[in-house]
Amino acid sequence: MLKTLSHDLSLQCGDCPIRHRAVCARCDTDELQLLEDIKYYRSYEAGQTLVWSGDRMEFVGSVVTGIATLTQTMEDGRTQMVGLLLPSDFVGRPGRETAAYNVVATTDMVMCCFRKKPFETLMTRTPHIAHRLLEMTLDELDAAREWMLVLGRKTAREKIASLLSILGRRDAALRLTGTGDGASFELPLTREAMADYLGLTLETVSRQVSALKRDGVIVLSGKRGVTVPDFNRLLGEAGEDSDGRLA
Amino acid sequence: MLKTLSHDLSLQCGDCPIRHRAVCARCDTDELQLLEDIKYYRSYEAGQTLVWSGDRMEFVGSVVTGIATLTQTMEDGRTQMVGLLLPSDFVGRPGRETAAYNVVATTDMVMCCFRKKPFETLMTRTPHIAHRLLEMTLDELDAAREWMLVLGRKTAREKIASLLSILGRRDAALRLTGTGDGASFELPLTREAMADYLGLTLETVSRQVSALKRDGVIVLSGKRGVTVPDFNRLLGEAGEDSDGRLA
DNA sequence: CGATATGTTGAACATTCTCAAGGGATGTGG
DNA sequence: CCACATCCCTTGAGAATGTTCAACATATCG
Repeated sequence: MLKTLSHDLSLQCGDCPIRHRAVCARCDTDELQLLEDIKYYRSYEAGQTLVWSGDRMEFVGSVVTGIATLTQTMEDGRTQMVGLLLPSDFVGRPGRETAAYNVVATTDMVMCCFRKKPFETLMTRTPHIAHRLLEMTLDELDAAREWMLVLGRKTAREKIASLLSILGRRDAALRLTGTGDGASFELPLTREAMADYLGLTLETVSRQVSALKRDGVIVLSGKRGVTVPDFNRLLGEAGEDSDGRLA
Repeated sequence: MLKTLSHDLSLQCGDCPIRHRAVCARCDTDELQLLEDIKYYRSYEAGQTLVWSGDRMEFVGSVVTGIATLTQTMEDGRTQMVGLLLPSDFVGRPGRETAAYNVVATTDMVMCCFRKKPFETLMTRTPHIAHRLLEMTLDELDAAREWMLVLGRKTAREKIASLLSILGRRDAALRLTGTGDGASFELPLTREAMADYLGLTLETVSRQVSALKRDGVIVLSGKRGVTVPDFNRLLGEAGEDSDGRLA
């Protein structure tokens, strides 16, 4: 695995695909050099668990490529996804010893890692990093709270539509194609992962996806390909206003 | 209203009840003086809306006394509480113009406010404030994610028990009485507010509270007084381990 | 005292879950 | 190359949990 990524292992920060969005986004050249000195890349295969809840975390870092999930689990096996980690998202919490969630790779991944201690000391000296991390954390908090509305108050159909709009929007943002009208993307999640995200069973997810397809809100190509002919219609189904604000 | 609080209006930071927990917790004497210079107190009555979602926020600040809620609302009136603001909690987001949620006082409140601009510039110069704010935001993110598990995967009875344990624990922390075994506190929320927090209807909340009372998990004194004879039993009902960790 | 806000309880109903069966894909070993 | 296992997904039928609608209780406040 590591061998196939040797070109990534020598990646310069200046060429990094997440340079302008990750925790290093606001760093100037000097600061970037300090990070460059202590960073190292690490790769994971789809399905691999990066961190177990309760484990000691010896590093923090950014997702460079791939997708991971944050999940919480109850004794009897009920699990709830509490976050989706995409390229540029930050993993780990400075100032805390142990992980609070399971972190699992959904696809093959590459992470840009920093040992926790050096990163923490570096953070106290480079306010740009701390500032960017605060900004990112506030964004995550907003996302978590938006998701609380989905979990607490939306119907199964609205939940599915909400998830699809998020994935669609993110995909559009990533390829910088304005959501002209339609959208088309790959579902990076299994029905079970979707269910864990939405607080549903996988059967209900399957049924509601089928229903949205039957009603023409989405078109499926293969098992994972999703096309949204009319994005505003999807937003409507999600219980959101066409302009993307809460409905 | 303001008149009855005149003694608070001249409160010195050194004597502030939230001095060691709020955003100013890590400030030294000099830094505290800078905050002291730009702070002002403001009070609200129970039921009053501090901020409407979408409105311009001209200040940020800390809850000194009282309780407020953060809520999101959908077009058709469905609402979800996404946060409970207690003394020392921070309101507002530096670097953002408009509020993302409704903030409503549940009880009479006193806030320690800072106009946003001066606070933001002060923050760039005093890393202790930024650092503490990051820490608090990370804690809130953890709390939000813990709540996602409650909303997504717990039964109505477990939800009620979860809310009661949180309120009980917080009450214990506030009065520094270790949760020896039992606990007794006032419910600061109506049935409807509890329902909005838990993603339930108020009828279901009422029924499940009655059921917990019938089963001896809690004892009610009046409408709002709650006594928990065996806190571990309550945690069990919440689907959590006796030691407070996820079950 | 009536008006309003808050809380309780009941009965019918709806949505989602549970349990169960079966249908492609894909991959592996014979 | 085929048989078989595994993984993921779909669909159905019945059960369960929570909601809705409605009536009524209790408390506060003018």
